[in-house]
Amino acid sequence: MGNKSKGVKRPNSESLKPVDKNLKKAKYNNRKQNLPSPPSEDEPLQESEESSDELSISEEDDDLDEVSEKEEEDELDELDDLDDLDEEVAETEEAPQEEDDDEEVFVEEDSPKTVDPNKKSSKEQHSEQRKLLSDRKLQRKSGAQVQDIKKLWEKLRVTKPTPSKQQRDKLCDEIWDLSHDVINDLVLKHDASRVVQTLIKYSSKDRRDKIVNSLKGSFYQLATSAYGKYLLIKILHYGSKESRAVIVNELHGKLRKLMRHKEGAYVVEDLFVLYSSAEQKQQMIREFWGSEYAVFKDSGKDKTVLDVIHESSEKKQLIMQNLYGTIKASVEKGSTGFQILHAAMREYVTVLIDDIDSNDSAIRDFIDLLSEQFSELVHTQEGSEVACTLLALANAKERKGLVKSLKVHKNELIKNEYGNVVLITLFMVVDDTVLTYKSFGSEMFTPELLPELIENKFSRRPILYILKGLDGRYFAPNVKKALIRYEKLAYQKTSKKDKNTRRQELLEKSIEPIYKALLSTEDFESLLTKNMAIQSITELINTPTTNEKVNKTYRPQLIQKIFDKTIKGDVLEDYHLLNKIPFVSRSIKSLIQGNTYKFDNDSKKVIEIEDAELIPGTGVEFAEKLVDEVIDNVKLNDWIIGQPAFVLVNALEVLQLADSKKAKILKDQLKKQKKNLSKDDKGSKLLLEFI
DNA sequence: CAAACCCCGGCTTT
DNA sequence: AAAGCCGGGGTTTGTA
Repeated sequence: MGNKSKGVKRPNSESLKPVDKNLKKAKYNNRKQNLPSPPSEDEPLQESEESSDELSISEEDDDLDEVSEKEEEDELDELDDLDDLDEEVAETEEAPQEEDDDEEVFVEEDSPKTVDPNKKSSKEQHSEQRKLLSDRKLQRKSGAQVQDIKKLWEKLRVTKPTPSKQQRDKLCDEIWDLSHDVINDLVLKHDASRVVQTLIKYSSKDRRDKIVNSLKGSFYQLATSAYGKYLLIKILHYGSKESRAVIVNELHGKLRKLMRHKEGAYVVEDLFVLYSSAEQKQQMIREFWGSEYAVFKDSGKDKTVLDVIHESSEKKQLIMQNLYGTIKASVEKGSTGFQILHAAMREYVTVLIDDIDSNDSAIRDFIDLLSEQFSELVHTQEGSEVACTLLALANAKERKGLVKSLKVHKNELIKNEYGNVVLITLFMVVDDTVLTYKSFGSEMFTPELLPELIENKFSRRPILYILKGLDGRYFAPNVKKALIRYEKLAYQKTSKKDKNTRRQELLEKSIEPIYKALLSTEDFESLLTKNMAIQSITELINTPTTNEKVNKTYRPQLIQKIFDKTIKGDVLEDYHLLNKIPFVSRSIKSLIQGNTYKFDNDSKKVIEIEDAELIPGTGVEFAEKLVDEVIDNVKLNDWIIGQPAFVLVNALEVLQLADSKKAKILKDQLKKQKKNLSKDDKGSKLLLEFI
């Protein structure tokens, strides 16, 4: 749910990188300790699935405590120092809370041999340290309580046996008794903050609210704490609307600072992605415009960034500066994948393209800033818009850099709902089609990858664009509009080549590899059973080309393959594709019509298309071939009802329009079947009307 | 080209 | 907190 969507929504973002790392480690951990589920940075959210995550954390902590308290004080000592003394230090730690723990534990767990010698050789040292540590612990704020609370918590999170609900509640109550007065002293500590997390999870609304209340005033601190941020995220997750509002209000005005903060940025991103309405998102982004908007929530409400920058050039200056500042800082921190940042970037880009001439140097800077991490943008709606715009704005040299970045994750780029739009924009604006083809085409059009691409409604679009341009059947009006906007933008500065020339160049480079890939694909038949794929294939066939090999060899081969699978054979059998798969008949019809005929919806008749380029093997030629097959085998009787009947009608219409001799032959044959034509079947009825 | 269908986010209910 | 309902947008499918 929540956490899932989070994962999906920023699949490639930095935020996931630590998780991945974590998972790897956790896996290792699993093997050693039979943990049921790996911990991850997202853990606080995943806990909503009851046991599994809790298990893993618990066990880790058991280990940590066991190891550290009995044998290796210094590990914990170090950790505690970290979070107690200096947050700054903690910040610099790449690893989040869980990871820290893992790591420390692992070192010892993985190499038990090193433990013993160590211990012996420094026994005294250790006991001294132990004493020091426990003294220090007790001297800390609420030190004594912390120790007691932790003991209780140990019981609460044991997994074997899992505490019953009653036990859990009882323990929670006890912990609550001890902790409710000292919540503030707990939440920043790496272990104690987990106690509170657990408390949040298992407690009633009432108690949660109390926790939130006692934390009032420290949410910023919490968000910037390496350990506190997990608690905060958890409170957001389980908290009531009101407590969320409390948090949002408290963080309001500090978003810019938070975004520049290693830990804080995650909290803000979570807030933005998971817990904000569209309106709240607007408001959050407005904070990036500048202090005025950060202080006054409603300042600029209902205004777009363009409205505001048009008010005065000072405002424009300021807003551009502020947006850029935040974006730059975050990108340099490695948060390029954050969705909230993409939204901010989109605002910035909107300002940039408002006047591309006077913003030229800002545009150059911005492209330079994002060039290296460009592929981090393409997976979100907003990021994709930014990427497309920048591709359009970039000069030839810059585009080269962008292409290079995009190449790295090209599979994801093509398949992703938003990524494929970026790729199409690239196709549409980059003049250097050699570079484009080399970077993307050559790998897309392989027997391994192509089948997968054409059967997905998103990943087939770049291919369909090359074949057909921005055909309204494949590009929804808004997508199409956006793409045309990028194209226009590109022609304002950089792109020179004629649009059709560019696409034609790509087409001529691609078409032969596409055919080859399809013809040598392993399971061709299964492609014909997939709506998206068979449609793509018929589009391919109906695309004219000057490529002789395609015209003479490959296309006929492909048509024959389809013919064999969809027309030959006993059409009444279950396995026959024409019978089995509803949309196969449509594809056959589109081959019967080819490029030169189409079904006119007004007159409900097939009509001829003027000035259309005839595709060899389609149209009349295909219709005649079909008629031959059906008549030759005395199968006509099987073809006069259902889907096959519609196919026949279509063939008949085309043949008649073309004055083909076969039209009469087919008609005569059908007349002989007249008694079998039924008015109850729609296709059959049509045939009847025909003769 | 229109009807049917599906998916998603927001809202209400239990 | 989870499940279920509803409306809207967009996509798919069927058509004569």
